[in-house]
Amino acid sequence: MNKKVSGSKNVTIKDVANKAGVAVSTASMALNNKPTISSDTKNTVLNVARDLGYHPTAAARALVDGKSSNVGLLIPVKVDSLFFSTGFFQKLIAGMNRAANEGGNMISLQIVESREETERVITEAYRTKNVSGSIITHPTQEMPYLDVINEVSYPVVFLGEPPRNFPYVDNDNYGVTKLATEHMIEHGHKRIAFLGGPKNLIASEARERGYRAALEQEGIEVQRRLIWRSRHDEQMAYQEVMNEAGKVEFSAICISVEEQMAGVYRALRDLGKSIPDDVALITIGDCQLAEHINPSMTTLDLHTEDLGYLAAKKLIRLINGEERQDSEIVSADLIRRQSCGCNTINGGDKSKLKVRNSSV
Amino acid sequence: MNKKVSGSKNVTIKDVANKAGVAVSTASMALNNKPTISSDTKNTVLNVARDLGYHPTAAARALVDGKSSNVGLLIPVKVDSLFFSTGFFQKLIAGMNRAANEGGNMISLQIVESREETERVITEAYRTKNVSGSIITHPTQEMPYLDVINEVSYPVVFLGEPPRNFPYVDNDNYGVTKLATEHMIEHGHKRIAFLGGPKNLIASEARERGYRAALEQEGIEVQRRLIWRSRHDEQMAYQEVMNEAGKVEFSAICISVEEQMAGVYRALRDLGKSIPDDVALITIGDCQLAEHINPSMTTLDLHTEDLGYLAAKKLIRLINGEERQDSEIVSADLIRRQSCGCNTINGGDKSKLKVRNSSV
DNA sequence: GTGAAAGCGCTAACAG
DNA sequence: CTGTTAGCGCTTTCAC
Repeated sequence: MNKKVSGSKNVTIKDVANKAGVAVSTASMALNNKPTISSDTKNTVLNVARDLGYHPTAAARALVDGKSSNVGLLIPVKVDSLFFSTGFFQKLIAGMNRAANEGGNMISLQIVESREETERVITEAYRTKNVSGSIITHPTQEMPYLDVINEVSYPVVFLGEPPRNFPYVDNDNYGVTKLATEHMIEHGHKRIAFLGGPKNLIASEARERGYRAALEQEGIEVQRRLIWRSRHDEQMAYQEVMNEAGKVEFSAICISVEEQMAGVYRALRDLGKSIPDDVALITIGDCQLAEHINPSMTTLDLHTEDLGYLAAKKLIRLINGEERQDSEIVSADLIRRQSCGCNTINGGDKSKLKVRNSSV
Repeated sequence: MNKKVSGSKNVTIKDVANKAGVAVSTASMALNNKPTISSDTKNTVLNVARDLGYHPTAAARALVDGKSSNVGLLIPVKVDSLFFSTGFFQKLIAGMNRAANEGGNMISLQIVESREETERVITEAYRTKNVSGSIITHPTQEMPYLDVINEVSYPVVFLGEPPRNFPYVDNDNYGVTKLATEHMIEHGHKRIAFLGGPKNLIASEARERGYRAALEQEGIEVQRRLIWRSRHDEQMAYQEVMNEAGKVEFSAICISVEEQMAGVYRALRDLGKSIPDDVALITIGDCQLAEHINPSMTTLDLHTEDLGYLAAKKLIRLINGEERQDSEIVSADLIRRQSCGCNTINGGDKSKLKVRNSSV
């Protein structure tokens, strides 16, 4: 077979039909694997198509069935707290990309800086049909464009729980923090600090509730002084710990997001505290640094790649009308390393670490 | 059965033409600002379109003029050295997005994990015309798919200099390192270490040459022992410095990429060296951490957002046949902070020192 | 100047 | 089962 790529001329379905000696519609149906075509002709057509290097033109197909194969990833950059993430978006996109590939879709970036722009982008996506639906990150309490989405029934899947009844994919923010805090308690700690995120983030609030619940469940009093908050970055986490650590006694910290991890290490080092002997640590969210830092960090792996995968998968099904608008929670795994006191050797306990390829 | 949206039927150009009392072709020409239409009818049409919330369907337009409005960002994830970047992709995408918005384009993600996949993605982009061209990151020496690109004249712009004669946008890797090293020399340092990147990266090699050139220019002997190399991440940079620092004397380090910065700080701290008194530092590439870390880091701002902007702008012009295939170098600015010894107060001196002008 | 009509490549009716 | 045909929404000749 000659896999010669014919330089300039575009191979259309007509060419395939001609070469295969069938009608265009037959070719079309064969290529789309319709049951009404005999497997003989189906094979013939498929072979000819492969030989000719035929690929259906996206525009023509989109024009016919009224929707494109592009799915949007809508990111409000103003919510920069997560955008400086060590690997969140990489993993997320890796997962989305995998789902998109499976469905023959492609991810289009919809980066917006304001509510007006968000509304414009969604409206245009709906009108131009260049993007058939979107995964929207970082839902906040005020999202006036939700009305627009509803009005035109634009398919969306949120990453994180949105204020209204839209489909979303998320971790169990309450549950993961509860589990993390419980793990500290299992290690015998009573005075456990919680380093949370900004108050206006919905996930931050849920994670704090999980922390409280774990303490209350064990009859440990929740102390205001032990609840700290910082922006999701190294520097702010460092400052918060430096500010608060002197005001109260504690033997463990539950760190609410991985971006804060490095700052906590730096602060404890500057304060002359050793990990995990003086202060034990656990962090919500796993990353490369957690594995390589010394001592290695015990984390809850939130399976962010799965999050992206499921979100995209759900969106594509939604677009294809294959699914009703429900939501999904991604599980988390505890990865025991050194910072909590579980292991003394470096590298940690990989027993619960699922093998995951290509974390982008 | 698909559920039909009751109120918001799709607004087509026909609706606009009808409402405006003109023919479809007139409406089309008016909307596309053709000179053959009287400004009176042009205004009428434009107003009606706005009132109706008309947006041209992407697929129909793409079908007619044989290309879509999507531009690809092709990222080979196997080259993960830069993908763990603290902010490179964020800035890059921000710039690309700005350019795309200006041209009415949208960025599509083309994430590939192997050469075969790269070839497949490019071929499909060309065949399906869902993506009209691509910005390709991380060119390496072996890129067999370049043949495919050439064969079908698929428009591409590389980020970084590719092996063959393709258009690209890049920083002056040689120049920036030379400037950085010169700055250390100006501070009186003679024994300057260079922490480079993996040997197989084209940019790494150029940056090392810049370092050598600066030393040679001042008659300072280049010492093998002072040339270090590590992967572009915190951990590997840390280890490399820990391994090499004891074997040789040095009073300054020129750090080749921002991802290595935190590792160098950590290593120097563990080695009991103070910055900048024992060891002065300068880093190629600016980032948030450089500003916030203590002492703050003197850097060369590579204007990564401009890089993305120019790359996308160039690609779009290429797609539209408005530009020949030339390349472009983005200038860099020296940002003087504390780590080099320029400033004692925090915050740094923003006075800018250009390396090289971009030709745009 | 403006309006009718011919496709762009594909899918899905409807005949054969 | 297969072939013919009518559009999807838009741009762009061509006549008027």
